[in-house]
Amino acid sequence: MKYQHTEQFRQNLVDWFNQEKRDLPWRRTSDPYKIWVSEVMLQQTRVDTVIPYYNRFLEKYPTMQSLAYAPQEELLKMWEGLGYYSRARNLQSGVKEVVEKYDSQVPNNRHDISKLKGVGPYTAGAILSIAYNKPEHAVDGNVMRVLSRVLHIKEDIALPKTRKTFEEAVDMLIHPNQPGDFNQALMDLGAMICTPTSPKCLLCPVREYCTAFHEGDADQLPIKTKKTKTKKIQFHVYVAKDASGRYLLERRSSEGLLADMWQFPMIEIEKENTSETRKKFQSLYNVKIESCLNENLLTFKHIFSHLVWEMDCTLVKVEQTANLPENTNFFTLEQIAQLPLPVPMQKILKVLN
DNA sequence: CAGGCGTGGAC
DNA sequence: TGTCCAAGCCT
Repeated sequence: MKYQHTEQFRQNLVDWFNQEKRDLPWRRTSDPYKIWVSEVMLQQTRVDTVIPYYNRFLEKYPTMQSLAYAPQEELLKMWEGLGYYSRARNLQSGVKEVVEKYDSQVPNNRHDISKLKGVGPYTAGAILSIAYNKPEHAVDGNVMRVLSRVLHIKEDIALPKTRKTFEEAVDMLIHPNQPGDFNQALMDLGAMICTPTSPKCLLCPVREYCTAFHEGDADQLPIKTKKTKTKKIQFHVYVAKDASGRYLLERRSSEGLLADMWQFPMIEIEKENTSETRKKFQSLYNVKIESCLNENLLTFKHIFSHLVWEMDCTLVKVEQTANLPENTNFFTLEQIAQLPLPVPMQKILKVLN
């Protein structure tokens, strides 16, 4: 691949970045650990959402040592509401490995850093270029959008193999002396100017070198196929209160959706009627429903990226009839506030307060 | 490779 | 209201 304007392109881009870059918390440090934390939080997550989480997280875990051995429930609580919770555990696992195997020094080469849990091709390149000033590509959605327009690349960015094309493009274009600024400039340009819809080409510092600008088809790129198939699941949720006013919660499985987060007992509704789900609830959790305090406490939909939960919540008074199942317990409202709860459970909790 | 994995915002 | 996300990674 040839690109006649490489020098001008990279210089204009970096100059623009140094003028217009956003003042973000993780741009006020060169600590590889802190940059690592920011990059993991930013995966598929907006800057405005991340900022408060980033600040709280590093106040709680200012060093890799402090994070490496933190209790998992506390860690999940710090991540509560941010989503993609496996990121938190992978980050802790990776940090622990750095503490124990690399004497608390984040590896400064792609080979070693890529072995860390949760560090993929993008995050590896981001840490290496930003924290260590290494000329490594960091290709994310922004970079693919910007470069698909500049270089008129019409490969489908939804296909994993396409990333290689863009990595090679960055290898060609990257500013050899300011690789971190260059990578961040591509991302800031994608976020502020070269946006998915309505790109602000007239404000773009590199429009002169952009094929899509000259062709007038920037809004047609990148090419991205998509298949959004969301499954719908209906649940009956039992908000079960015992005689002393405590509520029944269970911890979810350690794998899969919302792993290790806490929830009110939920019974999937298939063909059962109310009476059958009630029996199922009582026998699964070894409780007896003494009375129904509110048949229709709350009804709502919670939309995940790949599925929808339709929640029908009932407030009942229960009495324990035998030992509770594993990972299940009664908690006061005060105790519940200390547990890591996914957003749908926070919606229910809010009604109880 | 395809699909699983959260959430809140923009249009 | 529905659609598509936003600085991806894991299996």
